[in-house]
Amino acid sequence: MQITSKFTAAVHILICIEVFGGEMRVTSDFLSGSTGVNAVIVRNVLGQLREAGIVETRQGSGGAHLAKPTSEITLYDVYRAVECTDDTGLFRFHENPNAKCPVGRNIHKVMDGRLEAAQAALENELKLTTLAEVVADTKKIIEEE
Amino acid sequence: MQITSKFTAAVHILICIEVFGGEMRVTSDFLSGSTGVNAVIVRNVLGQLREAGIVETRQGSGGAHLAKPTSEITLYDVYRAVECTDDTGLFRFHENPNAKCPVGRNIHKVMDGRLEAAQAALENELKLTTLAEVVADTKKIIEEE
DNA sequence: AAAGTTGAAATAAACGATGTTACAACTTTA
DNA sequence: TAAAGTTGTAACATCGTTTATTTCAACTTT
Repeated sequence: MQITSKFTAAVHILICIEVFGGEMRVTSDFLSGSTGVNAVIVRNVLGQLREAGIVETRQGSGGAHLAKPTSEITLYDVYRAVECTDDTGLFRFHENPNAKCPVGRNIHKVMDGRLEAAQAALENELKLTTLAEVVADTKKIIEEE
Repeated sequence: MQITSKFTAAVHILICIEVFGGEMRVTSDFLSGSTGVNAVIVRNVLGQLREAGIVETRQGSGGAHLAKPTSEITLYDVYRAVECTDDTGLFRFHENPNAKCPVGRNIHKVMDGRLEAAQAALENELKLTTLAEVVADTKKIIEEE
């Protein structure tokens, strides 16, 4: 799986929940309006964030809420929640290397570890930023507008 | 643009050129057989590697050669050569954030820098490995088989 | 001249991401 | 209790990207 726009949309959604959650009900329709992403997709993303323990939503009663403090949610948590990185990882491999060729049958042994290290470097960088920082930046920019 | 299998295929191709280049003509047909990737795609990849100054190929006379020592080619060079990371970067953004929403019109200001940092972390990790190391590992594994 | 190869364009096929429609289950409020 | 609004989910449609395929001119070597 590659990095999809669901990740940035999810961050956008979480910022909205924190910024607007105090004064109004943040519904999937509202979030669809702010992000420009289809409301059904928004609900899918919210569902993945809920499974990851990041937000709380309930059928019927509109409005999403954060399940924990913004300081305890990193960009990596969000990334992990919405991207299915479980199986194949960030890099895609050509699928049919020839086992009869000594290079072909060993390419994974040589490359897999290094690709995982590169992916880990990206993920570790995402762990450095919390939603609290992102929200703080957003509020600051809004105030200065 | 996302990370495609062209990257791992390109590394595979370069290893083959180095491992088999001494004893035979490494044609796009041969590389297609080893990688399992269509010969025309192989020629496309070779073309991108040539534009990046990594390999040398000539019309008519079959056989690709490295344009510089394996110790001077990093995985990042290969990545850069075959992935069109010029424009949008590794992360894809949802395309229509609402400019009428204070969050929507500032999401890029808040996120772009952090996403670029994450991408840079991945790319820096790829810079740490040279083709020389990858080839050495490959030859060692082949010998021990 | 013949055989084999590269470079490149045009098109097709396969896959994945996103959007859309539809509807059941649920909550809130009148 | 009924109405209105919302979530969760499935099924399908649409669009774009990736990879494969076909075709052929230009080139090199023998």
